Amino acid sequence: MPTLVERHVAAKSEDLELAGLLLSTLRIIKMATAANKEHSHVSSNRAGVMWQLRERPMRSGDLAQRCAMTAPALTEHVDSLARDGLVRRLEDPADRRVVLVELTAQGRRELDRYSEVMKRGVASVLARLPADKRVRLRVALTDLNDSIEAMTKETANAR
Amino acid sequence: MPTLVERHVAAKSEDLELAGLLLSTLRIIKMATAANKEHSHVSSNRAGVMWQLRERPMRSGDLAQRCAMTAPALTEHVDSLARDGLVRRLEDPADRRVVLVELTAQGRRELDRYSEVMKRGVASVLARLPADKRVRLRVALTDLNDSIEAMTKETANAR
DNA sequence: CCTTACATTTCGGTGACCTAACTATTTGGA
DNA sequence: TCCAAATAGTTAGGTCACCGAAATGTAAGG
Repeated sequence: MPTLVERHVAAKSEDLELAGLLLSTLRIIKMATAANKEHSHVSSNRAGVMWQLRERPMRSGDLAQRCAMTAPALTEHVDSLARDGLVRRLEDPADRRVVLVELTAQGRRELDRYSEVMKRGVASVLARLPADKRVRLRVALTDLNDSIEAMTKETANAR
Repeated sequence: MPTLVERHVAAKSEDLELAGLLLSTLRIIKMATAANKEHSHVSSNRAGVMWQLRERPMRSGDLAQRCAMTAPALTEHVDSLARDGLVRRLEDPADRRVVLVELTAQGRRELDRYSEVMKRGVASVLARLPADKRVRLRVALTDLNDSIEAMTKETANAR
């Protein structure tokens, strides 16, 4: 299970050990999505697309952007979701080039199920930690998050 | 960029906020590997395989296990690495069923380059944290790691 | 010896992407 | 007004990283 960076880091400097630990948290995600696989036939990527539609229909292009994928990749996801009746394409009367994508009732049910399972998966790992450690973890991750955030902004400005 | 689980988590309970934080640490990994892409043509998966071989040659089966993939997947990686001269297959004189995989000199050079770039990528984010917070982060992640470890073992035993 | 167990590879998928080229609209001038 | 450029989406063709099942070759124990 250790990924490259994990192993790699174990052998090197002090800071790198930290990086390795960080990497290994990936497993929690893998576990949660694996758990999900058994209960729902919606893959995490497809669920990600559906999730964007939970509030309202959306243009195919916007959807692609929100899901951080190219338009063709999104088209594929929508095709497959539509085949399964989870999503539906609509015309936009205002501009006939655009395609709106909408969650169906069945899609909404499926999305709810997915959410439930995913929530349980993550929680089951976190539940093992005593409350004080859980608090410490939250604080530490918040720090980390802030510094990633700061960095992201900086490099964005640099461009 | 937020993944399904991130968004999803943002909307729910206390524990789930923690899960969301956890998920967002994924970004640091994406950033590091993206940085790497520009400087080295070895993908992170292939580098992961090479990393396992840094100390000594290894059986193909062990290698697959360590890399958390099935034997066929590993075979493919080895094929491709061997095509590029980064890795070499050896016979095991003791048991002719097994195939040992060994890093070539060129493979070692490539791995070192990869390590350098990756190290810089991760360090640049971690460097933003003051030392005390970095320590706290390490401790917290160690806890988390242990609990993932424990859980993994349990579910393995259950089977 | 011969059957069973084991290590690896081959084969035939799938999912999740990508770029480039194509089709159908819209729109902004000349 | 009409047409060229821009825009929205899809199709086509490719890659990478996987997976399970079946095939191949080797080892070991009765």
